[in-house]
Amino acid sequence: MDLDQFIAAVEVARRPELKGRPVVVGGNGDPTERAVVATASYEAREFGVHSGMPLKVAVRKCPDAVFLPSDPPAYEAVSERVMDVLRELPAVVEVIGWDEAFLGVRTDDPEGFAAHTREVVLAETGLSCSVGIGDNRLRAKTATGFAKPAGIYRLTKDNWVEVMAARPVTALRGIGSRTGKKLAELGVATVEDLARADPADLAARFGPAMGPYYHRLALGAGDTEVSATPWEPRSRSRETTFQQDLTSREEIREQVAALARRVVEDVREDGRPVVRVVVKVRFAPFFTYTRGVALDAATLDADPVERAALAAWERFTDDRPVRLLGVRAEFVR
DNA sequence: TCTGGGGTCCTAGGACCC
DNA sequence: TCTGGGGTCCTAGGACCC
Repeated sequence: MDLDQFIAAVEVARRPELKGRPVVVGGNGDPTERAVVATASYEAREFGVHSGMPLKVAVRKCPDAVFLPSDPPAYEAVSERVMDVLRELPAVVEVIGWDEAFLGVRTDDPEGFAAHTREVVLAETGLSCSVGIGDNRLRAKTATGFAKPAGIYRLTKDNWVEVMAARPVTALRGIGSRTGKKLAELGVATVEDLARADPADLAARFGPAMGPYYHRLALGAGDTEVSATPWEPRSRSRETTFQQDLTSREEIREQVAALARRVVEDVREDGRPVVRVVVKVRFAPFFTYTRGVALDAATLDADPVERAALAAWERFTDDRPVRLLGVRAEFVR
């Protein structure tokens, strides 16, 4: 199950006068700022606006769009309601993100179950969703893309080749533009090309795990297990892109310390002790590096985490202007 | 054209040990 | 004076996803 234009839909639901208009959500809602599109409504997508696009570009493509600030707590709350509705269904529900969940179901009528799912989500939350049906997770996930918007699509071993063979490798979840380019250098452009490639050749180019994994993706193979067990986070992080690059070493230090304290607040809610702290720095114009420090002992205290973050920051000797700072706390494995 | 924030997992190289 | 082989752990970077 994948909610249609989720973030834009939440915003339109609480401001019905925006229905039918191009809506772009991202950053503080100010398209002159450094920020990107979180979600564009279908009306805005008509103008070529899409997720991840800088707001400055989006406003050029669609000057008449309504630009709204991102409001994560609101989306979190609506998402929780949707997931609660799904949990009422006779299915194992595995939440993947705000707007996505796997439903593990055994049924002779998957389309009927999918249609029922769409109806109850709409009735209980007012939100439209799409449902992909598959005989494994990869195929179900891929199918949601063909189901959108507001539809249902079935993708199994019976039609995988017919539907996917001629598509570019980047149609596979897990193969992005970088890997797509590298595969193209090997003469592999389509899903069919990848399915015919030698896994050993792929392993030589992409490593012992990723190479064979890409080959299995092309075959449509994948896990079938769906688990309702809550996810155990491996890390918690906070990061900030500054509207103006920071140049004062003292100011940067203060910001690193502040981020570290925010991370500790989050971590204390989880109750998972921290064993390592990583500082991320993006220097102007756009070079990103990380430095990490292992803690002597696992802790939930703010002081050692802050000290570790500052120690990690001190290992950067570069004095280029800083565009972004981030602090990540890692938990026991 | 200008590139957010919050995550996960894999890879390669170096350190270290036997 | 010229330095093997195998294994594990740690770190930083890369790629990807929502």
